[in-house]
Amino acid sequence: MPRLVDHEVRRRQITDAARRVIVRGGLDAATFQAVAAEAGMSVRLVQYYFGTKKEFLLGTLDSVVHAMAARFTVELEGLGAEPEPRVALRTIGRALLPLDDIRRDEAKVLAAYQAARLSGSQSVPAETLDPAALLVRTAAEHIRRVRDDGPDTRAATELDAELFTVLVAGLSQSVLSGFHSTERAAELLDHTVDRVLGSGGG
Amino acid sequence: MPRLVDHEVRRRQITDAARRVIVRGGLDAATFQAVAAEAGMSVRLVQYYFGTKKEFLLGTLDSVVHAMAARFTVELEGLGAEPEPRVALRTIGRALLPLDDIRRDEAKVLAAYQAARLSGSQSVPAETLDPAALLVRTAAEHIRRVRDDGPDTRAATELDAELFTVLVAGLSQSVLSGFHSTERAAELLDHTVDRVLGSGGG
DNA sequence: ACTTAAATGATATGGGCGTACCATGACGGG
DNA sequence: CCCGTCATGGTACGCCCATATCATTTAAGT
Repeated sequence: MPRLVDHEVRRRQITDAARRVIVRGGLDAATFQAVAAEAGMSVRLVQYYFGTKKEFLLGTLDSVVHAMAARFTVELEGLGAEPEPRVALRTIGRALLPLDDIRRDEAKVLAAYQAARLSGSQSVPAETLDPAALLVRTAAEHIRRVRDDGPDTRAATELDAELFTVLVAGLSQSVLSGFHSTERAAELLDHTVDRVLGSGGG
Repeated sequence: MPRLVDHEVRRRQITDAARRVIVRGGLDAATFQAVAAEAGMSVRLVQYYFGTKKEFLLGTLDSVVHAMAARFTVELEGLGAEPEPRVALRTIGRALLPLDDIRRDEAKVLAAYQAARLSGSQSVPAETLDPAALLVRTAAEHIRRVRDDGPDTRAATELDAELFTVLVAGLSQSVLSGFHSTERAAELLDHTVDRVLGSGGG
């Protein structure tokens, strides 16, 4: 057998380069040539490891989604078994907001794919929405712990969890677009958490 | 002078076609050829009326922004001089949410441009954010009318106005992406209005 | 050391794009 | 009536892209 290379490592090198290219110039800029140049390899190699362009874009999307999911999970487990709901909601909100360069870049890439998905291109799967659904479930779980768990409040809890999720997503977009600063976004997140859980207990 | 044509009419025909194309296939699909075919004219004509591609895309963006601003203004003036704040917030929120096909298409086009703006393309101006800023001011104005107008509540009012705006924008994205139905979005909007103004008075 | 398949490079091909250029039809003013 | 100019069509050029094909290097197993 000839020179053996860890395919996962190569693929990672390529998707990392692709993410940088997408952050700089959007999905359109993510051409084979640009990514190959960014990764310091030949165009042929990118094709060799990903085949068609669609699979390549899918692989890059996967790398971002998994990175965000991993951070989300880490933050969540760092909270321990029975975290204060107020702290929990703030923490998981902040985990998904683009408050530093790393998260900002990931959010940018994700936004690029979501925009592509809006525009009819079936090549981007609905997988992009999974983080949102997970966020709704997690938020609902923590909100529930601070309320009467009666059956009539269940609808209200679900509604608040969805509102929380929509707001986090909206804040993310707002920060990315430059409408809100990261500091202001954090303030708004905290305020929302207080609103949802009630300013007093929690 | 030869056959005279109303340039505004022609430009409108073209931007309308462009909007349809963008709704179907995103900004990338808005090529001269595709738009010309959609409008039933030759490629040359599109260039003739818009010159370069950048100006053409800018013109199409303008048409959408103006349409949304016009609807927003109409709804706002339809409320009369001193509308109930609760009604006012719901109305202006609904005016901007993609609750029917027309608003959905406009929101889709706007989202496409916002995504392009995120991706470094300087050709798309920050003008896209103007509706958000206007929404913040208008929302703050109505929220203020329902609260003590003391100087210490001003910061809270501004904060709630921004939250309201972020939520409307987030809901718009959520509906476009298929995460929320239009009905659910309307529910969430109403719930948010109640939250901001207090469920009781207003 | 020789084989063999994996890993990489170089280059060709066909298509779509924006843009520039040339040609021509239409029509109102002289 | 006819001329100059607006309006429009057709087309060619150059670029970049995704993809395919051919060629070459590399090193593990025998």
